[in-house]
Parts: sequence; structure tokens; C-alpha cells
Amino acid sequence: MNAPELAYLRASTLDSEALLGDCLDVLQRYPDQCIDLIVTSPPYADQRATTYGGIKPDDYVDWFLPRAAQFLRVLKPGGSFVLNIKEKAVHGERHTYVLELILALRKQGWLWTEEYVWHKKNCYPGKWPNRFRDAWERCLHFTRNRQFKMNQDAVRVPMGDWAQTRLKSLGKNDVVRYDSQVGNAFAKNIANWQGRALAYPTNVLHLATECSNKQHSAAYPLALPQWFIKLLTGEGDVVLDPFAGSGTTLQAAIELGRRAIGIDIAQEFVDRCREKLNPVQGRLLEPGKSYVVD
Amino acid sequence: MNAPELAYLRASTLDSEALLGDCLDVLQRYPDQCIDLIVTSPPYADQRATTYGGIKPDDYVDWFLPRAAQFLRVLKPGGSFVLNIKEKAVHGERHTYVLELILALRKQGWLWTEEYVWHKKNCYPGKWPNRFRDAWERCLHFTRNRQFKMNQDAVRVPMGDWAQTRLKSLGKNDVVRYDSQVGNAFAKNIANWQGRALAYPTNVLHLATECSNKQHSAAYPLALPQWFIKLLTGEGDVVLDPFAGSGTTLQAAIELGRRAIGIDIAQEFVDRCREKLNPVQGRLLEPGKSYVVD
DNA sequence: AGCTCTTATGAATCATTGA
DNA sequence: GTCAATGATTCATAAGAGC
Repeated sequence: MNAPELAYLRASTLDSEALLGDCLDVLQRYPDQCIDLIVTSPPYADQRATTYGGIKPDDYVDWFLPRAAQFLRVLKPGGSFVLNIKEKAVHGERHTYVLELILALRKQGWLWTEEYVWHKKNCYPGKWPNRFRDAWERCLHFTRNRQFKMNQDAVRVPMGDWAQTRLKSLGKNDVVRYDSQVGNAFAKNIANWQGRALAYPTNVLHLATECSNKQHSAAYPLALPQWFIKLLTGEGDVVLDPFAGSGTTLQAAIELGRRAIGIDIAQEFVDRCREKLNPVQGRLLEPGKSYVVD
Repeated sequence: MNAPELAYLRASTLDSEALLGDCLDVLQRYPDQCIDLIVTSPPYADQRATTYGGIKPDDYVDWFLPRAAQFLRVLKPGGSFVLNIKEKAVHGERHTYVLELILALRKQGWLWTEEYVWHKKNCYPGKWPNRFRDAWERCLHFTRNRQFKMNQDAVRVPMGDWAQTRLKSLGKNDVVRYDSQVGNAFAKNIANWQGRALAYPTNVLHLATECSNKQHSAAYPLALPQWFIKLLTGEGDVVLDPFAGSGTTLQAAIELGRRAIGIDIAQEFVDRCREKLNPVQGRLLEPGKSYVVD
């Protein structure tokens, strides 16, 4: 990789990088055990054909494993690797390459610590004779050691968060009216929820995909990497996305005060990160929205 | 198996059976291709040690496969096999026996048509240093053929999130209505929503576990087998649960006018079904609650 | 500013057609 | 045959316009 292919992006105090190339090659420039967390959504089988060549489902494990070997090498002993992936339906059946990948990663030395479910609240439409719409993806959590860095308190949510979210759309007047006129349990509960303590989430994450007007569609919503970065790193830690794509992971990491390293084979990725760099304010990327989880 | 070990239970018109024994043995009395749907929640690894001997996680696939061979034999060509299962965490890691089971079942001739997620809205409490509460289980959908019986219309649900719609519309209109009328504004809106079109669900099922007064804890809530029975069978079809346990599948099947065959190795199962048999009314089991899904 | 209505848009999937 | 490209299907969100 030549020097011009590198784009160094500077945030206020931490250096974050957006690198062009295949992570299999680029990562070899990095020393062992320098990364705290890897969060990524790799190209799915038969997807992103223009950049990664549209990996065939049957070839997926062989394609992935050498790259995962690099991930294992650069990850710190207490670090984590979060892999967002979902097998596609092939010839009327779910393909097994993700299952085989999990088994192969374990043979490579990874521990399959947990499988989180991302419930896509607004999944893709469609109707077929033999299946319903696919509304979930896997977030596979691998670690090197049984003991790893995890800050559960960082992702606690107000109890009854679901209710609070839905009640947001209620105007204050409406609540007041209900409270004064009816005095029913409905209005009283609102007050109770707001004073509640924080609760720990579960391993099911309820997030909508971001289908806004951005021309560059992100693989996952900003809230997804946000959640895992909060959970599995501290401030100043290093977060790597080896298939950075739209740069969502980098944005989440930088906003949370982590150092971000993004790698992608597409020139657009680096260009996009350059666009977002704002040297005057000394900020990389724009501030994002708050997350909502489980 | 001796005749006294059989307990024949008669519903109004259809014969349903609760059989004592290991399904590996009992099913050999059944002819090929006589079952329309198999819905079951088998004993998980290391669970139910008193009845099935507490199958070790490493031995789980070997234990399961010969029984699955019987399932494949008795299932009709257009039938389905729904397996509710979740791997346990062993030594800080998710065990891989479920993944290996899926691969092994495919080698046996099954098609892995889909993986549904049962999101347990009220999951088991607890706190661990390296994981959150487990709020989901797999519902693996296997078939013999790519074409199989599926009645999607039977499980359609009102469009949108019911609760969300309800609270959103608690805006100006409802307050106005409340002011002008003595009656409850809620009731009026409910009528509106019921006029809406129905939508097809997704492959994520949102169901609360039943933490009711029953002393016999069911593996899954009644709504779970109900949903798959509605989706994958018609009236008069034959539903089999080879690990019938608490009898939830039988109850769901019989209430929906299907013929149910339940097998379990525990004497309690047969006794419980006998208790629930009410010959005066000619009904088997009590009517259940309606289901709520996605 | 709030609320309501409209509209664009997705890591989807299958059946069909064409090379 | 095998593989690749296209059309039809369809709904929860968020953004945007209008009052």
C-alpha cells in the first residue's frame, strides 16, 4: 500500500484512520494486540459484488478465515470481536455458511462468547410462499479470553424504556389533561417511569435500520456499533472496523471518544471520511443521534 | 411398550393420544408419512436429568439424530418440523451443539428452511459479569421438501404496532373526543384499528413466557405452538410432539381442531393429560387464551 | 411548535427470463 | 444444465411538507 492511499484523519486529541485496501493486507502493518474492539459488518455473501467481488456462499468461510486470523492477532487479550452477519436464503433454504464460520472461528482460537440478536423493527418488505420477512440479524460476540473488558453499566437503560419511547409522542397537555380529568393509572405511570432506576438490557437489541435520505446506505444503524463500543471499550480505546463501508463504526467510535481505525477496499469510503473531516472545528464526523436499545 | 402404558384421550371428534415412552421407540409403531407437523421443545442439554438422563452437550447431536430419523420417516412430504431450542453457555461460551445439530440434520435429509426467533419479552432475571440475560430462543423450521404446506393468512396480524398506534393517536383528537363525550376515547379508536388491513408477520415472534400459576412449567408459552400450528397445518391435520413435557403443544393442537399425538418419557405427562380429560364435556384440555405474536 | 399526512427507501426473496 | 440479471411483492421508519 502506497503512502498516498492513506488518509489520516485527526480528531481533537485522538488520531483516527481511514485506510484503503483489503484488511487482509492492511492489517499486517499493525503490531500484535493493539486493538480493543473489532466491530464490523462484513460484505454478505453475494453482496457488494463491485468491491469484494461478490463472495459465493460456498466460498465464504475460506474467504473470511485468513482475515479473522489477522483480527485475532491484532486484538488485545481482553478485547472483543463483534460480527454482524446474516445468512441468506439460497434455493429455498437458509445457507449454512454462518454456522460453519462460527465453528471455524472457534477452531482458529476464538471463543464464541455470545450471540446477540438485532431485531430490525423496519425490515425489508416482501412476500413469498415459504417464508416471512427477515427481521433479525446475528451479532456474534467473540473473545480471545473468557475474561474480557465489559462495562455493563454503560448500556443500562431506564426501566420501562419502551413505554417512555412510545409516550414521547404524547404532548404534555394531553398528559396533564388525562391526569387532571381522569386521574387514571395511565398518567400516573408516566411519572413513575421517569423516576425509575436503570436496568440492564438483554441480548436482544431492538433497532430500526436507518433508511433516511443518505445516498450511502449503512449496513447497520449508528446505534448498533454505539452500543457495543460503550459496552466493550473505555474512553481512548482503539476500535477497528476492517470492512468499514459507510463508516458508521468510525462515526460511533469517534463520537464516543475512542480512537477509530477503518479499513475498506472501496475508494468511496476514504473519500467520504475526508468529506466529513472538519479541520476548523477539529471534529471528525458529525454528532449523531442518541441510541435506543431494548 | 405394553398396552397399559398407553393412554388414549378422546376429544369431540378427533382422537388424540398421550403416549408414555421414548419417542425413539414409540414412533416405530407409526407408519411412514402420517404426521403433518412436528412441534417440540426437546430436553436441552444437561436439563431434565431425571427423565432423559441429562444428555451431555457433547453427546447431544448423537442422542438427537436417531430420533430425528424417525421424525423424518413419519412426516408427510409437505409437512414441517419446528424445533424450539437454545444452546446453553458452557464454561463462559455458547456451546455449539445446536449449530452442529442443524448441520447434521441437513445431512440426514432435512431442509433448513428458516430460523425464527422467539423473543422472550419477560426473560429470566439474573446478572453475570460476561453476558446479559438471555431473551431469545431459536425456532428452527425444517422441511422435507422445498414446497410445503403453509397458510400465511392464518397468522396475519393488524398492521403496525398495536400499542404504539394506540398511544400515538392519543393526541388532539382523543382529547377532543374525551371532552365532547363521556365515553372512553380508547374504545372508539380500537374500532378504527380493527378496520385496518391485516399484515403478515415477520420471522421474529414476540411472546412473553407464561409465568402463571401452573406448577408444571412449560417449555414455551401456548401461543408459540399455536402460531406454528395455525401456520403449518389445517383443521384435522395431525400434530406430533415427541417430547411433550407439559403438554402445551397438545393443548394448542386440540383447541385448534387438530389431532394431537404427544409422547414423553415421564409418567407425569400422561397423568397430567388424564387429569385434563373431561369425558362429560367430551373435551380434552381447557380452552386457552388467544395468541399475541409480533 | 405540535400534530398529521405523505413519500421515499431499504445487506430481502422468489420466480422468471436470457446468456 | 448452470448461472446471472430483472420484475413483483411489500411495510416500518424517518424526513418533509402543510396546517
